[in-house]
Amino acid sequence: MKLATWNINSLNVRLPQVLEWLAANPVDVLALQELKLTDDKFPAQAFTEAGYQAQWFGQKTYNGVALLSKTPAADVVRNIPGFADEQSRVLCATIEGIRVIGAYFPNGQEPGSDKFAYKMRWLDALRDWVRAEMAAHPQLVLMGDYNITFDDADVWDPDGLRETIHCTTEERTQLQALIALGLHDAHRLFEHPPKTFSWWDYRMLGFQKNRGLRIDHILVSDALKARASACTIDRAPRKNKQPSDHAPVVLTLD
DNA sequence: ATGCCTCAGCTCCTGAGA
Repeated sequence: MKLATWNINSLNVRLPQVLEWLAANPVDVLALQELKLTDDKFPAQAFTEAGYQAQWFGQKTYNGVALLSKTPAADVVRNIPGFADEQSRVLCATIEGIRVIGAYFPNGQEPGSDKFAYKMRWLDALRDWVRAEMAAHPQLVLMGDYNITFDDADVWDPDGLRETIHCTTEERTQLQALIALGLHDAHRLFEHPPKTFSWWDYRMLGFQKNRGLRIDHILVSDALKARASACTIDRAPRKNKQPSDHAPVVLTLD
């Protein structure tokens, strides 16, 4: 079984690439972030024809998430229960016995800003909810665009970007608090070359120079860690003519 | 210090992303 996450930066623009990628990588579950479209514009028919069921939670202009799956999704939850939020960032469902949470974490823009404070509040609420979900569902995966690096190994220029957005101590402490719930960074369960990233800036030839960050993560519970056999980042779509700035991350389970 | 690209929208500039 394979599960994947991909921030596609506009489904309107990237639908053909998503379909092309699914044809070449027929994963069982794909979590999408940054749909940037309203629910009435979601291309459900195209995914059905590709063999995927879809759950979606859209929003005009910004955010928006979806869960594509080959088999039905049950007990669907939108956003974090009990956390009032006008932004569409979380979609959760049980698929093939696995509690799957797809999330687009807030960017935070700049430490000290209102958006950064929102990011911290959102992370607090997410953690409390995920703790409860884990208690009810031993097989759980939390995947998406976290907009946080774990450590310097996830950053192309750790010194130049020290304590900047995605790299602050506050954000990394929040990420470790999720780990402390009993989750594991699937990427780090396996060996990877140094400077393996999931996002590259569109500017300054970021991808060509591998000036990137690893901010797209798949976190798994103990029960899923025991089943994990690979976790890879697929750089191929970043080489497309009109790419997303993010690459898909793929988890393989036995 | 800023823009570099890309996308959406109160669209031919601006805000936001990361």
